[in-house]
Amino acid sequence: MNKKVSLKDIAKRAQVSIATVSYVLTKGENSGIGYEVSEKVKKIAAELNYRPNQIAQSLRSGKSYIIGLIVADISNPFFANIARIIEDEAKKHNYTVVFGSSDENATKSSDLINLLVNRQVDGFIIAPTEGSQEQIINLKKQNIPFVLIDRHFPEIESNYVTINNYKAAFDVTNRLLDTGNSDIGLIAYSSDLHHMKERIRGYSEALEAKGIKVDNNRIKKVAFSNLIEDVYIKVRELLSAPKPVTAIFFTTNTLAIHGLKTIDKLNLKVPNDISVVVFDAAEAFDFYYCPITHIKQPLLKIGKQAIDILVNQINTPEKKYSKLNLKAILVEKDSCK
Amino acid sequence: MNKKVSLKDIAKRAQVSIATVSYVLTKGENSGIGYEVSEKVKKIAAELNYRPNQIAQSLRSGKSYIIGLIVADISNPFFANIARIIEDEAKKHNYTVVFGSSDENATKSSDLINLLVNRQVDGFIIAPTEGSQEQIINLKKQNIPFVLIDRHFPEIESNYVTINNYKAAFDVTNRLLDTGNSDIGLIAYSSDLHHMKERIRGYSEALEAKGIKVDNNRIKKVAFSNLIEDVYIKVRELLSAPKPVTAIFFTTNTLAIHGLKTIDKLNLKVPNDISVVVFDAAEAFDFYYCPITHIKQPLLKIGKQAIDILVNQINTPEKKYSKLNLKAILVEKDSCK
DNA sequence: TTGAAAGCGGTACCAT
DNA sequence: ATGGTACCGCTTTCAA
Repeated sequence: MNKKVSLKDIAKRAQVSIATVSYVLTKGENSGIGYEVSEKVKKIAAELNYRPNQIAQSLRSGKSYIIGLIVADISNPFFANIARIIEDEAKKHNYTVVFGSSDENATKSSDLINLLVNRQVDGFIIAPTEGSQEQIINLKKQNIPFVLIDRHFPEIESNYVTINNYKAAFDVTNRLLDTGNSDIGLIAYSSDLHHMKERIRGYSEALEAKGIKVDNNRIKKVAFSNLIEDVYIKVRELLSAPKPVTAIFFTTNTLAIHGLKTIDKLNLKVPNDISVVVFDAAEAFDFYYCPITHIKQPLLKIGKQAIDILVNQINTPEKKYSKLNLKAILVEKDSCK
Repeated sequence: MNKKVSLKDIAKRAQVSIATVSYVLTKGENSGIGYEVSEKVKKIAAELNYRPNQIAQSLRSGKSYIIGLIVADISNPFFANIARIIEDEAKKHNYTVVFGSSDENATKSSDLINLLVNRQVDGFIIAPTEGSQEQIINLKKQNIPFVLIDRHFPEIESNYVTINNYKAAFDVTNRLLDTGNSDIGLIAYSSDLHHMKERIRGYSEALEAKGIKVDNNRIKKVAFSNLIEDVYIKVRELLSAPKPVTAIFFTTNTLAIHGLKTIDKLNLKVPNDISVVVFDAAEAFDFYYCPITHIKQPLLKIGKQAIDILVNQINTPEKKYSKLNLKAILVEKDSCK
């Protein structure tokens, strides 16, 4: 078992002090160390395949150069894509990313945050779960920089990068209305998260703007914990009501995926039997027989901005919060009629 | 800016030594420290919201409890799913996962590995890229534990968890043969990676076993770097040859996704105009009008085993290598005729 | 130009 | 039962 080589090992071999080795290896040309010594040290370092121990550097500097990324589920394509973007952006700033999946569960989220705080991450990017307000407030109290993405808590001042959920939901609902649908159902998560409420509000106000009364029986909420079955039940309810809906707005891509499967199972055809719009894209939609009208989020921008804000905050902690509400775009396809 | 609280802070407040605080906080009941003092220390620690600095612990113990995960692309659902499983399994062993995407690029892979070695990760789980043999050998030289997944280098002794690519490819090709196809094209990556070669070998030997001569013009290889266009070109070539193929075997799900899009664009119908089989599943296939016969990998098992082997290796470095070749299963659907 | 030494936050051996 | 202290590997001040 060959132990890792440290500055001390190099110093011993080169017959110089540890400090000298450190200077040579970190300060490049203008280290103040003489040419001969420098060369010797460099040579030995290379021979020994020296690698600086970043744990020690971190302890010394108080900076870990690690960012904690907490999402609902890293295997969800939406978050996986964000993760990739964040990875790339973080790397540009010399940060490494550790990730954790909260499963939309506040306890798991709390455990993850604590774990990563102990690991001295320099900051967090978090898609916060319902009920995680305390955790977020605690981060603030501890002066640990963080940026919320995808969702945020309006009652808590913080950095965040989200999209204008209200507007996007309004627009996509309008699209259904414009194509002649006035009986529109909505499938949402049963969640108090602001972004979800905003999507519902967008839906509601779009209807009202056209003078249509919002029917709460048409706003269906499903539990994270029982997703597949719940979607199935709720979609059927919407379609078998005394006055069935002619269109459904799915407020996330995961909901849509299971919703579309339900629609298929019921032998209904989009858009002839039923119109459909979705918040978010999904690779799977590319293969659906009917191209799906949906809201497309600017993932790249979200990731870039989140990192930029975070790194900024890490470097200059006095700064005020950055609150970004990006525009999402409506991608019009063939699923509305 | 409130600094983080350390043992020293608690010691000062409690008027005891740092050592005492450490004992109380780490050794629980049988710390050897008296009840009164223990309680006082615990109380103050709680008040001050003390969090052990794991960087310091790591420096001291030489263990970071971090595992480096290197995949081709974390946003690829295959790897995102694996990542999630690895995250969960790692957590059971108290490990945190940092990840990096290599983009199938040996240089990036090397940079990532070096970065994470400097960060003192306790071990790696790697889906190695083409040309990364040197890096793997270096890890061995440095006695850094690692497990290869998805692919491995047969010429390098190491831990790995893969599936039996040859057998799976053989089986899935056989399925095409059994359903009456004898003119079968293959779309693969242009790569020397063993798993890809094994898939091609499975295809070839399945043909030969039925007395069909392998036509190298029907084995098409596409570049990672030019995926979409290349798939389009090669699929067209297969279909517009003097003797066109009646079936195509896509050796990964990403290839299949673009291949199916090409087939759609050419206005061909699966399976009537062309039969299709795929190595790996994809959520997108659920929405394809024709359910796709494919190879399903035991992702959960791969992730679990990879972590188990890795953690074992970390704890008992003398152990011999574990080489796992798991069984993949053939999921028969309707895309062959 | 070079080096001694303090210190980052813990842990654990050895005293007392 | 409690505490002094060395050490993990590195950086940086201060002195020589």
